[in-house]
Amino acid sequence: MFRFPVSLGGSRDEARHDQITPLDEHRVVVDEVDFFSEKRDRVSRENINDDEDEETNKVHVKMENSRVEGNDRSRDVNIGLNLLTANTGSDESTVDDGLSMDMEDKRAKIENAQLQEELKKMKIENHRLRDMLSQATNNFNSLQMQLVAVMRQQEQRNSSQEHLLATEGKAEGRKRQELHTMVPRQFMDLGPSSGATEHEAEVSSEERTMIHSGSPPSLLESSNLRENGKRLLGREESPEESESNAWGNPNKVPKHNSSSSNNNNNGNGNVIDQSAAEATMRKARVSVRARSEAPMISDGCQWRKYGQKMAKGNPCPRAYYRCTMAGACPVRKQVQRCAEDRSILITTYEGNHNHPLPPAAMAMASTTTAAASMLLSGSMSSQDGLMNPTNLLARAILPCSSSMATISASAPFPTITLDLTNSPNGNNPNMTTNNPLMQFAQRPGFNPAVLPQVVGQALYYNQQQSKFSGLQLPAQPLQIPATSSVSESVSAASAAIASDPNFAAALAAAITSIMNGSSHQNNNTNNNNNVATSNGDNRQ
DNA sequence: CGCGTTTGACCCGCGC
DNA sequence: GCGCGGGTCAAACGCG
Repeated sequence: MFRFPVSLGGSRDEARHDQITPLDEHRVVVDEVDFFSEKRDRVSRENINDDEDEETNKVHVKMENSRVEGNDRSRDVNIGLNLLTANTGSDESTVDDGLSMDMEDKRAKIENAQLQEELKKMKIENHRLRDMLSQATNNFNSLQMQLVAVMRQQEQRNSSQEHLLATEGKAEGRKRQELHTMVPRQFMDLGPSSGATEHEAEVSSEERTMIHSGSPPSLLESSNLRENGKRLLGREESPEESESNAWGNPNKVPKHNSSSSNNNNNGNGNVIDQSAAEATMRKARVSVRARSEAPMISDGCQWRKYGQKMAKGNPCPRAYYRCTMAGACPVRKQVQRCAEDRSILITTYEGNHNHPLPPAAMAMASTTTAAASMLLSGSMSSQDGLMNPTNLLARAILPCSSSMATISASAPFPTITLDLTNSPNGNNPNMTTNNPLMQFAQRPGFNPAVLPQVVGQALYYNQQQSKFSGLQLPAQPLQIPATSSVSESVSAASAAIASDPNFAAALAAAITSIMNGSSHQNNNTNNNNNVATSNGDNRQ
């Protein structure tokens, strides 16, 4: 079962203890407040719709609440009796005192009927609220990404303005910036590139009603300079394509440390640092390890395979995919099975979408964007910070899940690896009990494709923490799951992070805040880590 | 016929 | 300079 190590469920458990008393007339109110609890929802669903899964139900009932067990008509009446009358004591009690069996049977049936009715109402309400939440979540994700991009732009505006004024190629930069402003982009494109260009930074906020994107002119320039060869000529040469090339040839970007320094060689170290940071941003990768027999995890996007290679040290080939939802979308991903355990699917994402995404794809988009932003924010001060485990993200994630989320220091690109492969029967019991993400990943209906949304939001929260680190925010992380408003959840999550450096707690809060939406998606997936292929984009 | 996959060739960066 | 490995291209091929 899914249970946060943090005391998120503490108050909830108490509330349930209140609820399990049949005479408690206020339990309905508590239930409504608790509708966003995944645990409750799951228990309710299972007891209503999945009676045949006795074994599972027993486990859930035992772990969650004995009250629900009494609701199951398929169960022995005595169980319900015990639950109704003795649930404040040991929840394992099955002893029948043998007194007034008929009376208690009737009482039990009445209680069952009442509870059943209650559950029906709750289910309807839950459905309604869930729809609302998913809608709000989508809106929230969009707005959140916009906000982060705008903040990033504002952050860099000052420094970029300063160094732009000192740059000889100032006029040229303005020219390019004007060019960029004339090419509106979807707000979805916020990635690292969004607003990360010093030239764009000069554009006033009034001019930028939308988030713009594009490779930094230095990148474009250097890229084009190097790309005078046949490769660039052989392909479409739209501005997006140039941008795409900058993305699509990440291996060329490192060179721009030198080439860009040629372009912007004004002796200003900031330029180089910033360019390096941008290059870093572009190369930032998010790697997801998940157990799946499917050839590819479904992330809501459409992919086209453009290559396959045998990687050294791995008998399984590595497949290269490119996003085909837009003509020049720079996002690419690699799919490869783990050499040690071929049931583990390693999916590595790179880049940011420059086109609108369906809600299902928002998850991965927010993850890659957030991860890239996180990596950049961690590397802005120093390159060492990026690779150093004391990096903010590393410090935040590693303590609670050293094997779940790691930042690769050896890879040529900064990579966040999310390891969702630890089985519930794994070697590290602490991992399964104390790690929110692992528990999330181990849920029976877990869909690996959903996790990025969780992590993405969590990363955003963490990122914003760094930006709001100076703010004094109220500390009430435990209230996050109970909030019915997504925005409140965001505020609470931000507050949680700001007040508590323990990222695990904040991550748990973030997970919980969107758990409802995630579970909603999970309802349509099978009960293992295999990914549903309803959108038919699982090709290969 | 169009679209996606396959696969060998090619390019590039990096280490020796 | 050379070889290796990762990444990409593009012609050939398959499928609906």
